[in-house]
Amino acid sequence: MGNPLNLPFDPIERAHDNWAARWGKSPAMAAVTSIMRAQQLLLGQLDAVLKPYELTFARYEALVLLTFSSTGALPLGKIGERLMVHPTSVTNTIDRLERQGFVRRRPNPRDGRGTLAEITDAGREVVERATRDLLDMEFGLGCYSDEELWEIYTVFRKLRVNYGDFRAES
Amino acid sequence: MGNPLNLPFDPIERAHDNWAARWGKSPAMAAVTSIMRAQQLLLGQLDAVLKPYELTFARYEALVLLTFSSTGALPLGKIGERLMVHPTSVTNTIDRLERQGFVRRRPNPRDGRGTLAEITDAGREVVERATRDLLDMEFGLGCYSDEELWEIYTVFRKLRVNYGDFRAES
DNA sequence: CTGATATCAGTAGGACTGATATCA
DNA sequence: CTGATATCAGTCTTACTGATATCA
Repeated sequence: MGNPLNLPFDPIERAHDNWAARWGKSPAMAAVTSIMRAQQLLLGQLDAVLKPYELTFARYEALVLLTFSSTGALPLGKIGERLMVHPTSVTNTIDRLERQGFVRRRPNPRDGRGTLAEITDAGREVVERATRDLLDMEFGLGCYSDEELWEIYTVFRKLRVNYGDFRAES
Repeated sequence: MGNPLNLPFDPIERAHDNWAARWGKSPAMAAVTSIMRAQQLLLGQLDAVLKPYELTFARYEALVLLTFSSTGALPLGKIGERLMVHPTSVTNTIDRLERQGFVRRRPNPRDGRGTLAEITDAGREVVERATRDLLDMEFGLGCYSDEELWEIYTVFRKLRVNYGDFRAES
């Protein structure tokens, strides 16, 4: 459902009105539904922009992460940790990127059990082009000011701490 | 990845620092990544709570919508519109709910082409129980005040208007 | 031995495309 | 005829469980 619905009313507001009549007001219900829908809209938009490069947002994120490494290579486990994805999903993502020629696997010289994913020149090139496109469309968030965007980040930082993603000290 | 990562740093903040050094600051990048992660955490939590009832959040939403109808029945098309999901996904969702005995299909008396999904007594019962559980865990958003929750709703309402979900007049 | 690393097989859910029968 | 309603077949992506080979 990436296409505009163009309803004459806000479906989430309507749902919450019905909800309130039955179980009482629940800002949490309204908020969680909004978050789900926002994510769906954004992911659809991002994937559409990345489609010409045969990338999904998940695969794009993995490539970007590799460009951040000084050697252009990282152990798969570290990739999963940083991107917060399941180990088997990392294997899957890297499989796909490798078939596309954007990444290649190397044994980890510092750990016989491990595997490194190393970005290729083709991978670096596609990241640069895709990134320009994403910046051009402001990651689908063009309707917000910088202040609003930082607010969104800050609000969800709290949630992520609460769910144990990381230990907040700073 | 529903398990706590417990990293000693915020992976999204770290990603943005690296990003900034390369392409410049991008609050949009930080915000969009946060939204994706928040959605993932929340959906994981909601689905976990609903699992004992053999419901997913998507199926739960469909059931709730049906309870809002005075007759307990709605055309599949209308369900898709209200829940903002693709027609084939509605068919799939209702298939599943029907197999579980929470819904039954009836021909639409007012439109020979159409089908109504009607909630059963078992469906109404499971909604009541699941809803109590969801309210108990505040939809996974217990770390926020009511004011913060309305803010989240309001912020994303703007996005949804921008993406054409509905026409904002009020 | 244990614990960590990565892979593999298989399952499940959801989003989508394209085609089709039915009927307004 | 056209346009809408729902279904069906099939693809794609991701998330996950459980098992396994390898090695620190």
